[in-house]
Amino acid sequence: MDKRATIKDVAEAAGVGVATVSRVLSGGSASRQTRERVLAVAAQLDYRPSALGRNLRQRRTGGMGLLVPDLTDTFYGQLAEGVLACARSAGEPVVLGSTGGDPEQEAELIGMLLEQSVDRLIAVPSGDAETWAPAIRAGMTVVFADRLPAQPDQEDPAATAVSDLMLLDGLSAAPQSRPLDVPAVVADDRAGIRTAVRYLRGLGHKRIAFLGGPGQDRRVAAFREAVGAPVDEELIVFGTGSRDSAYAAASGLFQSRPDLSAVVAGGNVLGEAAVLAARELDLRVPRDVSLVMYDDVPWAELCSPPLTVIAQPGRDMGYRAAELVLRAGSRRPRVVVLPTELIIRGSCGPHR
Amino acid sequence: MDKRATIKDVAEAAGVGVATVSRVLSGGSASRQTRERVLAVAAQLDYRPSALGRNLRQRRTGGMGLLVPDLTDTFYGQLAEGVLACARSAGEPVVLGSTGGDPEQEAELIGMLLEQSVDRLIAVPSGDAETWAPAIRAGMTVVFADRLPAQPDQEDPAATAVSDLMLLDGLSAAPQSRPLDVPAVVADDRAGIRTAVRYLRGLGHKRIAFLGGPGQDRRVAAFREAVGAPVDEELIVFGTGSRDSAYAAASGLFQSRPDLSAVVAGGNVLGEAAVLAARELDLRVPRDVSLVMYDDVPWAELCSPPLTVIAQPGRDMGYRAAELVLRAGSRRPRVVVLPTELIIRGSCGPHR
DNA sequence: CACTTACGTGGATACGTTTTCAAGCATCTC
DNA sequence: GAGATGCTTGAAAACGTATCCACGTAAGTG
Repeated sequence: MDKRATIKDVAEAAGVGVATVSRVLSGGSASRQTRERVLAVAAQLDYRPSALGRNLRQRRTGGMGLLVPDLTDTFYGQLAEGVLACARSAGEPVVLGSTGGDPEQEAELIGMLLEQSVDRLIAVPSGDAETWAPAIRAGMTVVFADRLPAQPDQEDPAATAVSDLMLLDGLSAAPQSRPLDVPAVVADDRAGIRTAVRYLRGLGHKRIAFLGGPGQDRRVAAFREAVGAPVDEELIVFGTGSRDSAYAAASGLFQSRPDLSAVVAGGNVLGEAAVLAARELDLRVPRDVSLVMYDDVPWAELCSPPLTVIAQPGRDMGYRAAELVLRAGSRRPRVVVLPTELIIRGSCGPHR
Repeated sequence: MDKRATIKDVAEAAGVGVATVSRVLSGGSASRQTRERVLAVAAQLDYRPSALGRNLRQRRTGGMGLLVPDLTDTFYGQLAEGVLACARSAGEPVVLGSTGGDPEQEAELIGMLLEQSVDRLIAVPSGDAETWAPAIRAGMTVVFADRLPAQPDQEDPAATAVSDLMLLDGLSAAPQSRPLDVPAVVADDRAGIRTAVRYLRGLGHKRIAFLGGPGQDRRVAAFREAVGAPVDEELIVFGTGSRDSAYAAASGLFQSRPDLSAVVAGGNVLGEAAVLAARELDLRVPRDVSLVMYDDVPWAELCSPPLTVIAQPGRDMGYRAAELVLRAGSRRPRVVVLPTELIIRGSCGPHR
């Protein structure tokens, strides 16, 4: 039961000081002679620098945190895979948390990460700006993915435009109502939704419903914009995030408005709920109701008919977010928008 | 931009020594008077003990590692959620790795965890015993989930029985061919497969195929046992883990053996591949071919017909594994076996 | 040759915590 | 009242690393 070799062991065995060993291993300058010797000894002793010591010394943990609402949601699985891929290629660990879409749990997890001195975080936020202020005030480098924290009241487009210029710091006067200034990588929801709505319109659909989930403000807004002026508020319904609630919302929608002819689901669990509810109510897809779902997931093709979807690159999103959080120096890209693609399969038909 | 308060700050502000603060916060003994004062000061300074310092001191990282093959596989998403739920209730962080089913990446990730001094690991293993020997030799508490590492050649049931008595330590003579002695939590594959095969038999099916993936040795063995003596080896095919390879295997199976009337897929991505391949070849489910899939995933119900599945409790599996890895003291439960359940939906019909 | 410059090197320090140890003090026992 | 016993307390020593700094030595410059 031999303990792991420490830098001290290596130093002694190589006949040099610990500082030299540290330098060699960190890529600092050293003579070729000593470098080789140290490297040889280190390899022979199977020395691995302890992340603990290093982290304590530099007062920060390597790696990054990752907060998603639910790993059971295939899209977040894809996103996580992207993050992990980037982290692995950088040799950095990622500590994972699942918030369940609950701001309270999210805050708790942020606290845990703070305690761990994890200072880089990529998150699919569930809480609002107020939830996130402590994290960034604590000096965390955070990158949002998939969505942005809810802004308490954000109707004015000018405010959005100006937010790029505002930096939220601990000294700001009114920290709670200030929009956060945090890099993010999201899908082009607006284009995605618009394309879908136009496509449905092109098929003759007039009454198009939107089935949304938590944190989909941007998609809802895009939907409102796409359908145009007189929006039928009854056709916009929300689930709370759980599968049950999504099903209830979908079922309620179908029952209260039998006149709708198409629905766009704001995410894959919403889409799932929609086809389940439709089947339960004996609505045929796409004969009775057309369906387009946000997120392209492997099983979308398994449905019959296969689901027409707005694909967003979940894996890329995660990868890019991880890149962003790692190269936090370059302050250039505030928010990167990834393209969406309407993939037409079989769940949409002409308005009967 | 104030730094985080340290234990020293609290000690000074409370007029006590750092040792006292540490004791109070760790639940040690202290007079009621000082305890209250320390607690008050700590709260006021918003002091959170740094995990870095503590970890370095105790030479171990809190929390646990989690290694899964692929988070895009819904089952592993469920498993991960279970682990996270348990970890959260224990207030411990979990660092995640995705191996892609590749033993090499797995070994690399194990190395990374070792470097982080993560000494508790729950894993869905992809490598064999040799891959895992270093980890447990390094003193890691590991718990396997969903499956066990491949044993190079393990035909003799007596060897399995004796493995409970054998402890693999660094001093063992022939470490590489020794079975690992590691707690695990797995599903009752044997019962699950047997039930499925009997069910299909009861429907009149004679030629039942098995579509397997990597690490499904136990399921394959169970299948062989369930179908009985003369096993048609051509009816047992494997994918390598990727969706493409699974599809290729399924497609190849259907084409080379048009006489088969039922297939059991060893996992949800295999099942997905099977329905895709069947559709491509114009095989109707269940008219032309019956299908039962391992794993109950939300989208199984979305297929049409809805998929008959062997459900295994992925979330529970993760939760139990996390519990096991946290209470590593009690050496009682070597391997816990969770029940499976055959959920009959619509993808199996009588042999035509 | 004297002086600067550059570089390789190792000792010492600090990071924030837990834990050991001995000391201080009050209470109890004979 | 003297000694023993118990409890609370703080100083100090780790844990393994990165980095500052000072000390050489060798090379370059006048």
